Amino acid sequence: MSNEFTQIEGSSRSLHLQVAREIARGILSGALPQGSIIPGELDLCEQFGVSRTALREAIKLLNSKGLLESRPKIGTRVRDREYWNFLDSQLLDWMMGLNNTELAYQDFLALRRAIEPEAAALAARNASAEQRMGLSAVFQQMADVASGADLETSWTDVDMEFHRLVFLSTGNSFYIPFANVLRTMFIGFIDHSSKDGGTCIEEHKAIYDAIMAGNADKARDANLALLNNSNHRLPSHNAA
Amino acid sequence: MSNEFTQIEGSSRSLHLQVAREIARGILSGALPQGSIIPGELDLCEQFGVSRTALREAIKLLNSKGLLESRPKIGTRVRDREYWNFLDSQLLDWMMGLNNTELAYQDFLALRRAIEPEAAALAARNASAEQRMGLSAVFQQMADVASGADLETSWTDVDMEFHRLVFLSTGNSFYIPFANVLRTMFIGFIDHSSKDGGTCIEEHKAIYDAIMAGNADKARDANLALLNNSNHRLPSHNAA
DNA sequence: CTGAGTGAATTCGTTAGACATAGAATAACC
DNA sequence: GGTTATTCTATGTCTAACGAATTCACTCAG
Repeated sequence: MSNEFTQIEGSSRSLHLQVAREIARGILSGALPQGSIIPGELDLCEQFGVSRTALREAIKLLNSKGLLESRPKIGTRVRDREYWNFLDSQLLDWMMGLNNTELAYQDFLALRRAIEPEAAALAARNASAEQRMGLSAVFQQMADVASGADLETSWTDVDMEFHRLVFLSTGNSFYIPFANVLRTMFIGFIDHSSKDGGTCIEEHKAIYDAIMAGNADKARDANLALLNNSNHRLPSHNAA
Repeated sequence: MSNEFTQIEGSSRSLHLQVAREIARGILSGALPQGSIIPGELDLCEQFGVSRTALREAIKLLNSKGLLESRPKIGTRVRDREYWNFLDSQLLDWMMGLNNTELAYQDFLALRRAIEPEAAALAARNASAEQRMGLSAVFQQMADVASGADLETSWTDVDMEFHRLVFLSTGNSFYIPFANVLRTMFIGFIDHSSKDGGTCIEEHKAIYDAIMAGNADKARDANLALLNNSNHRLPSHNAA
């Protein structure tokens, strides 16, 4: 634990966020092992070249994600992985680009298979009039993008927005965070999501129609069909 | 927005956590409307009787949960509900005891119906030998509690631990946070979970056997059956 | 009168240093 | 040798000041 960290440079945003990101990636990558004690605040201040306040804010942030745990006299310990909140979009953002990227995408797809079909079913039942209007508008845009009528918008953006609206239309608070998680994952795995030009417009139409018709079972099946579509299977671009 | 907050007293824990909890409950209850600007840091310091450091740490914490957003010159704004991270156990803890308790339990059950069956299926496939041993030990304890052989342990505790191990045994990082969410919800809704003495030991045995046998489909069905069991339907103790 | 540009005021962001507190390791004591 | 007291260390909290960023208002040109 000598010189794990690099000096912060004027990259972007607030200071404590840069420090937090740096430490977080150290933890998520395994460079800082679970259960280990990271250097004291004063040491870290020197390593990062920031004030104690900024460093403490960074540590507090990682604390709130379940990555760290501080106690007087003991120091700050890296918590066990089972406490890390992988359903926090900021944490997911920090994970991007680490070694386990391909594996994380697989796991993410497995989560979508569990969540999205039920979300679509709930949306079919509970979406408000306003939310249905929003879904309608986004689907129209999806169709335009797919048909080539809209060349300025990327498929990933509308795809993301569509599923985001589905999550928000469930009427269930616990589905809300998935909207943000999905956004972060789409942005992070942007090369996976719709390469090869596959836009899955038919599959999305099936989901859309079922939700609009209030047919929960059909919406669930259609969303599951989408996720089992070949476009979402791993492109195995490692072999390239 | 005159005197929304009460003075902090020597209740417990660190200072900024007490302040954070107070503000969070103001937001979650709707007393602080979405999009509204909360008083400036100095005002809040005076209201809570804490230093700016402690107050800022509280605000940073709420920021990390998606509840607040601070910008220079503007102030600190309550973010829209769609950004609140309802899958954070600390946030769930803050929600406990607010008006919407009964509704939240319903939503939570709906989430479990989507997640747990898939988690059980994944656990059946991926649980490590060590994890299977842990599951075995916990299930034995469940049986003891159900049969009356173990009178010291509460059913809620072993029930919680069982499902926690299932989540951790999926081999999928994204299922990990549900273990902590489940714990918080179980503790918060402790009166709901297993009142009436219903211990669901048979249903859990079916899940356990299926996971141990590596039968994913059976595990999924068994977990779904558990959640549809009458013991988990709302006891409607409002009428009492 | 309209518009852009400039300046000032306000609020959060950051720093510095000091003291308080809690917990563990050690030392003293019985 | 076991128990208690002390000390030491790292986080927790407070105060005070300066810096930075952005909105708002004001000025000035067109």
